[in-house]
Amino acid sequence: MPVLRSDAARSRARILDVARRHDPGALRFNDLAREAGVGVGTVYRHFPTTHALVEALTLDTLERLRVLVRAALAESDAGTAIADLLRAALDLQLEEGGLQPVLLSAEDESDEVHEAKQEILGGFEQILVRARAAGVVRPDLSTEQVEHLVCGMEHAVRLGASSDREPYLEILLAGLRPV
Amino acid sequence: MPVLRSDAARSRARILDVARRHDPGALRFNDLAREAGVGVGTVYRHFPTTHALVEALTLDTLERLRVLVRAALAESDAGTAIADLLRAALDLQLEEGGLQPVLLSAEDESDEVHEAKQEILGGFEQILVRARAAGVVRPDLSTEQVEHLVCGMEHAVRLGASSDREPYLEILLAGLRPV
DNA sequence: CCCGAAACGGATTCTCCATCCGCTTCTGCG
DNA sequence: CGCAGAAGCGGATGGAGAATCCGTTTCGGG
Repeated sequence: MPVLRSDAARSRARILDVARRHDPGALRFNDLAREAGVGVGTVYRHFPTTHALVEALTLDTLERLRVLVRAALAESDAGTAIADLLRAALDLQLEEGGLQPVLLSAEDESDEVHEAKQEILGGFEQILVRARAAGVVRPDLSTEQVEHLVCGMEHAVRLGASSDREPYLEILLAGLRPV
Repeated sequence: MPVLRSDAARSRARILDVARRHDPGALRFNDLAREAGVGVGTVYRHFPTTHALVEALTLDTLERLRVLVRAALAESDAGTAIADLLRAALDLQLEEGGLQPVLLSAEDESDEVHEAKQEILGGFEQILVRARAAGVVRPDLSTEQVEHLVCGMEHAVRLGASSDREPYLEILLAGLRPV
């Protein structure tokens, strides 16, 4: 990443700025270009694919999640750690619609995103290991399955008019406990 | 519905037949037309919108679900009834990708679909009432919330490589139980 | 100030969606 | 049977959006 030329940095910032005001699931490069006052070519140069743009938009949120994972790792009670983390992950996904695709996608286009995801997923695995050991999460569930469950819960919350995630989170946590 | 002319019935059947071999989430009318050996106009005449086509494709599955709801209503144990029904609903959704959109959509384009949905949703509500009364489902959850949870579970199962829905179903049922 | 590299922009091409209307096929009736 | 007109057909067509390509402009180090 050889430092951006000043005009390039300006364009990039404008595009991201405009993109943030759009539904992350329906980004139209031509519209973004017009609204940002740049050519379409410029948008495509900065973000070769929609996914690259979504990653860039999501990076902040991803960093926030990374911090929350560190906090959870520092928490001594395994039950509290996992409950807090799942709540945070769900909230962030609800707040930033682009987060779920980024977390689920196997191919990361940006190194920063890749690195953040590595730490997040690794940390999550750790916390889950502790939670299993402490008997607050069923030992027969894989890390992936729990990740998928969080995504499923996001989906469920989004289907409702009110987006009160608390009942859904309770159900998830109760369901995860060993029988 | 004033009975179809013979050529119209043939076209309709061909289109549905071809559509069934496609991903319900990515139906391209031009492709269907070519593969079915009819003009695009014909496809649009029979199914003015993608949703209308999905409804038609889904009707069989919807009827199956209706039958399963009746069976659940006849079951005397409320816990068994709801567990069986949720399992069935999840399985049908996984099997027929178009089912979730049809169940969730508020506007039904076909009367048959509307009627089936009425019975299904009404019956489900009944079963849920009994389940709450029997103490197998938390009383603070609305019918809609439970519906959304099933959809969320479908989403979660689909994210995984293996589509073994059993663990997800167990988690859902455990989570639904009162604390 | 100059020059090569970097970035820009938008015309253009390609693909896919959806409509419209002249032509064909069906069917019921005389 | 054969005809009339209703019903259905089909694909050319116009429109919208995606993505590319290349001549022009801008930047910044020497």
